[in-house]
Formats: sequence, C-alpha cells, structure tokens
Amino acid sequence: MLSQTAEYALRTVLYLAARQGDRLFRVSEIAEELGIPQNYLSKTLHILARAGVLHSSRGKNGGFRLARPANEITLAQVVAPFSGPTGERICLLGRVACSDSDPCPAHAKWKAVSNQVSSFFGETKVSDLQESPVARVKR
Amino acid sequence: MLSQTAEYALRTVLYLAARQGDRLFRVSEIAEELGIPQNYLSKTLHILARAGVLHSSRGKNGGFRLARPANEITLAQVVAPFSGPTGERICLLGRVACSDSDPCPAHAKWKAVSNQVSSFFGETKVSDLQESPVARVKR
DNA sequence: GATAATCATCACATTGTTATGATAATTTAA
DNA sequence: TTAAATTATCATAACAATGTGATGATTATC
Repeated sequence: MLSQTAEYALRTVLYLAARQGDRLFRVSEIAEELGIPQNYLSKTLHILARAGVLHSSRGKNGGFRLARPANEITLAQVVAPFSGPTGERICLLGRVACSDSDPCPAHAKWKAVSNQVSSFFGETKVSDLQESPVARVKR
Repeated sequence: MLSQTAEYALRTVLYLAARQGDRLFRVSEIAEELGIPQNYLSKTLHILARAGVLHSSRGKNGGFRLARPANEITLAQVVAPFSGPTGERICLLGRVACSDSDPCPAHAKWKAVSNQVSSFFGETKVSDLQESPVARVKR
C-alpha cells in the first residue's frame, strides 16, 4: 500500500514522536534502531524536512526532530512527498478525465472506498498512532 | 492504486465483458482500441488466461474471451496475478508479524480501512462495472 | 500440405524505484 | 582557527516494472 520509502518515513516519524521533546536524533541512530539503510534514510528525512514535517540541524550535535507536535501532523503529510495514496482520488481505470459528471464505470463504487482511504490518511494524526508507554515497554 | 499492468488487465476484461458472447477478440484489436502496447498486452492476457479469468485460442480465428460470465468474475481475480491490493491486509508499518493479538500501533485503524479496500475488490463483480448500453453509446 | 493468422515466448531496451557509498557543506566545540 | 561530527548532496549500482522487436507454435482454410 505504501511504498518502501513512505513506510520508512512513517516509521521514523513515529519513532521521533515517541521520544519527542528531549533532543535531536542522528540519522545513524534512527537508521540502526529501525533497520533502515542510513544514507537512504538521510535522503528520505531530508525530503521530510523540506516538506515541513521534520526539523533538521546540520553539523555537530545536529539531527532531526518533529517540526510540530505529533497531534498536528497527519499521516497524509508524512507520506505525501513519496506519492502515497493520500492525494486526490485516482480513476481506477486510469482515465484522465473521470469525475462525478463524467464518470468511468467504476467511479461511484470506487469513490466511496477511495474516500475512506484518503480520509484515513488525511484525518489520522501521528499522535493517534503513538503507543502508550506501557504498550511500548511490553513489546 | 493499481499497477499499470493490473489496470490494463481490468480494462481489457471490462472491454470483453461489454462484448461478451459473440466471438473471440484478437490482441491486436484490443490493444488498438484501448491504446495499450500490443506485445505487452499479449503477455498480460496470457497471464490472465493462466489464472483462469480469460479463455484463449491460438491459431487462425483465435483470440480471447472471458472464461466465465462477467457476474462470476471478481475484480480481485482480475488484478491478483499482478499483485494488486487485493490480497491479505498488509501491515502499514511493514511488520512481518502484525495481527489482532500482536498489533502494530496502526493496526486497528488501518484494518478497518484496509478491509474496505479488500472487500471492494473481493466482492465487486466485473458485471457490476458494466456500463448500460445507453451510457456506453452516450460516451 | 502450404499459407496466413494468431497466440506464446524469448531477448532486450528503457525507465523508475530502492539502495549504497563517497564527498561536500555546515556547525559545534576545543 | 582548526578538527570533529553531522546533515546534504552527488554518483551510481541493483532491481523491478514497463515497453519493443523478433521468433516459435498452433490452428483454420484453401
């Protein structure tokens, strides 16, 4: 459903959300903890920073943190830069023009499902996916 | 949402469903009508035939037709050979083990949405997407 | 049979995504 | 002001998806 890259982004954001507030986190430590190739994650997080989801600082003692509180970041904002299924609904049959007024045969049925996916990403906040401390310890 | 290949498959199946009964259809004519590269479509339809969705005949006057009535073919069966989002629900965070009893933080919310997508593909029949003759003429 | 039509398959080119490593730019701190 | 740490960026490799061209296999018809 999500591309590999979008999944990395989401996992990193959740990782940072769970530890928010105290300090900046280096790419090297995030990458090691989450099992993601470091240089690839570096590029991915850079994109997230440009998108305004993360804040980055270069140089010694630099690193990444969330740019805003976790309850002000939607999943859509996290995966959008990696062309997740978050954006506008796309015609199932690939028609360039497919709308309520000029629908493809799948339009009505697909729209309902597609809207559910869109609103999941658009309305779910990062904070909605934070595990409680207890649950996190349990794992 | 669907890969290009899966979209080709679905469009071809709908094309055949709209003309079902009379005869076999050559790859060349389907490809031209739908604007799909012919050799690529040939490969794709061969896969659909092996999957039991289409029937193919070789040789002169050969071609493709639906293997079963359009109301007995689900969208899932059409896109499954091309790894559409039809199969089992996949963990949004990429965990190999993610279940009701061992859920990732996104599990509960994502499951509900994901089930909707699965059941759309699993329960919608090809016949459900056939345009009425009137609508088809209108286009 | 011979021929033409047609699907099946092989080989390869092109493109996009994912991944890796190397280097540049920036910042802190000694 | 220099050195070390760290993100930013570049180059490129590996792989999968997509597309193209050529050839093989099968069938209907003459």
